[in-house]
Amino acid sequence: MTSSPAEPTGLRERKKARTRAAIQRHALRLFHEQGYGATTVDQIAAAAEISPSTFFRYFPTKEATVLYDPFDPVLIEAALAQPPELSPIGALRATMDTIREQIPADLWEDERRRQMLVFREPELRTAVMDKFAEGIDLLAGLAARRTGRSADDFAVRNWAGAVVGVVMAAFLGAAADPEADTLVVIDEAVAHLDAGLPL
Amino acid sequence: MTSSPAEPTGLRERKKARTRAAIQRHALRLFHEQGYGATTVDQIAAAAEISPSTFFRYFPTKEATVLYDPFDPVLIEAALAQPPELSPIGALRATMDTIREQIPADLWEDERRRQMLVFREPELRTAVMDKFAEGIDLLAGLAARRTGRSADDFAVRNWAGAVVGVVMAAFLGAAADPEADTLVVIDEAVAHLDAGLPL
DNA sequence: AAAATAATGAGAGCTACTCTCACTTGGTAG
DNA sequence: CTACCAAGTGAGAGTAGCTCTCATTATTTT
Repeated sequence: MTSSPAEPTGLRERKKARTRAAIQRHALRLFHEQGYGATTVDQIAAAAEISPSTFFRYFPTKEATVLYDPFDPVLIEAALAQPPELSPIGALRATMDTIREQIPADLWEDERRRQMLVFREPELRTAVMDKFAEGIDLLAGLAARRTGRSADDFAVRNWAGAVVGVVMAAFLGAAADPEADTLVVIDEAVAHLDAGLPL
Repeated sequence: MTSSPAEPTGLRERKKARTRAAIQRHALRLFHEQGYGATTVDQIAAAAEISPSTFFRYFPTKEATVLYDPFDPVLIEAALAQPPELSPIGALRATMDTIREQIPADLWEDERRRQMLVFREPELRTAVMDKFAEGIDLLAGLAARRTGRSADDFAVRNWAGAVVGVVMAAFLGAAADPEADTLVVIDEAVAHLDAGLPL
């Protein structure tokens, strides 16, 4: 149960990690070059020098190569680590500050490109919307813990829905604008919600 | 350019409408009986007594048979018809009252069953989430018109995001609970949002 | 009744995805 | 170091959603 494996031990593990990364890298590259729909799994497999069958041993679907969010776990961990005296919104905004500090700029660049791809290609956007639904459960859980209420509580879930909603709007807006810094936009969105959504 | 065709004129049109309805009816029935994933397009086509090719002339995808929302246009029309002195939220709630009065109970029963199906089956839920994204644009447009602001305005879009978010949460909650009346739950959710989301 | 137009069915073809089976490669125990 | 075991791989067959083409049939128009 040691929770920091970090270093892949055997040769087998290292190879697997490398294959996995190669698939993802080539998939993303091809998606950018040719578009998502025009890229076949066979092409990705060929580029990564594996057989098509092996592709599906590493990823359950073609989508999955783009749909993993590498920062999700980091974000959850950071959220849980916020001091308990913060309000749910306060904790949320503090979490994003933490992220902004922790993630190096070049990684964030990749992430930004991935986001634009995912939100622009209709097939992928459909899939990513589902993650927002999961986000409601997640946020409701965090807020419940912080306020001592149940995660099924109507008010808590509704609050989580509103937060996810403004984040959704922010992402959709940011994906359309190449200049936008997603984290800043989200922070503004959450602040606006916290202020009672003045129109 | 007459914009009220309403009555299907020729025999051809009537037949098409009947075929379309038959496909949808059998599709929904089969989905309920066997599950969405276990039902093939060929089965639907056979039940509706058409060829598989014809199926795709009527619906672009298998999903589309369940994913149309028959009340969407009614809802938009009702929203546009609300008196201009109402606030955006006020107009929204008034719109839902209108709907509740206009739609007969048996139709609403069907709609309710459709909702449960769509929100339970993972493949369908993914697809329906995308409609929420469209909902943001739609609501932003309505709110913009009502407040004299641009539909691109950050505050307007953010407000629309929050509303869509709480509606999403309400739908997800209502889909899990067979007893829930979706319209009531949504109305409560919007009221809670309007009150500043007290936890 | 003939000509123009629209709907249909049959069928070929593509791609995502699943499953099975034989083969190879990396880890390990004697 | 060798012999064995387990894990990883590739080849290939099969299913289902979806697209496209083309000949046939049904409806409408003249």
